[in-house]
Amino acid sequence: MLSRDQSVVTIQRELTAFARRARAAAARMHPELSLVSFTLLSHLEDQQGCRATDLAAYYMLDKSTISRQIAALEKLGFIERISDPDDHRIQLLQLTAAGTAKLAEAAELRRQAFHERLADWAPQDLDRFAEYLLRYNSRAEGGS
Amino acid sequence: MLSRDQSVVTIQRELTAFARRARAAAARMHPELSLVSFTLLSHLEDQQGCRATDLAAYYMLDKSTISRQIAALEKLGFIERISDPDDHRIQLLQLTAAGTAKLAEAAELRRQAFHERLADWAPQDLDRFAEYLLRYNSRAEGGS
DNA sequence: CGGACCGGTTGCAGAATACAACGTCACGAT
DNA sequence: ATCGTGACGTTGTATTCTGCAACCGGTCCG
Repeated sequence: MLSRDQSVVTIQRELTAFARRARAAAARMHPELSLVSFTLLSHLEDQQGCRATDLAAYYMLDKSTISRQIAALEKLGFIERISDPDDHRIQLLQLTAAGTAKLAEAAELRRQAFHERLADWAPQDLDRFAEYLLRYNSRAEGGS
Repeated sequence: MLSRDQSVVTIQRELTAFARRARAAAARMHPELSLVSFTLLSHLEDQQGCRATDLAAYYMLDKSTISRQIAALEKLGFIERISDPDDHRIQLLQLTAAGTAKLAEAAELRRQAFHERLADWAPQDLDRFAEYLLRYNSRAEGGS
């Protein structure tokens, strides 16, 4: 077994390596939906809609960046803004039917790619890997 | 236990979420060394020097992008180019002393951040998490 | 009412990136 | 030996992403 420090260094290195390639890999998989757009749409689907500020906080992006991404996705017809009647400052963002379809299409491509890469993993290992990632990311959400 | 498909979907989602945040997180941790620069320097350290083309292939970036990143890092004094006497087309890229120091500094910051996030993990879980990531990335290197 | 704050947009600048065209060099076929 | 092909790297150009700052409209509290 590796020492604790070796394990941490390895985790850091491998997560970083993955991050470095994710954008380009996503671009090749579905050229019409960047990694950012894809993750924003996914988040909207998971959350059943949310505010732009929530997206900015979750992905550590500036609100102006989110605003522009949102505008682009709206122009493409993938999302719609619903004004909150109680507070006119707030826009609830939601997927349109077209957005849901586009997301499903891209997600299916990604799902296939991931399945291929994980094809020879034992179910138990998959399960544990998923659990570790969840655990790691739940920690990361608040802080650095 | 989750189904195989659920596990894969979770792994995909969580890895992607991590990737989306990595750049901003790295920028906040060490503002003077972007995630790209950091990974390039790390690669040079691991490989004891390599060619620009190797970096481009490994990180799925265009050679022009690498060329500019390399130029910037050279200007900062972090790397040096050693012309191959046998083949004048080739430049072997290597870390300078300053580059090694800067990399160590940034790596230490990152190492601390990762240690904090992983502080309450059991050694066995850390070990397995590291192993899973290695296994996943070794698959990914060639393909998408 | 008035100031502080929140959610979002826009102007601006900088960085990263891809694609294409190019220069230089090496190597193999003729 | 020479010419074509391809490899390695650089540069020009355009696009996209991003952050910061300034701003607008709306809300809430004193």
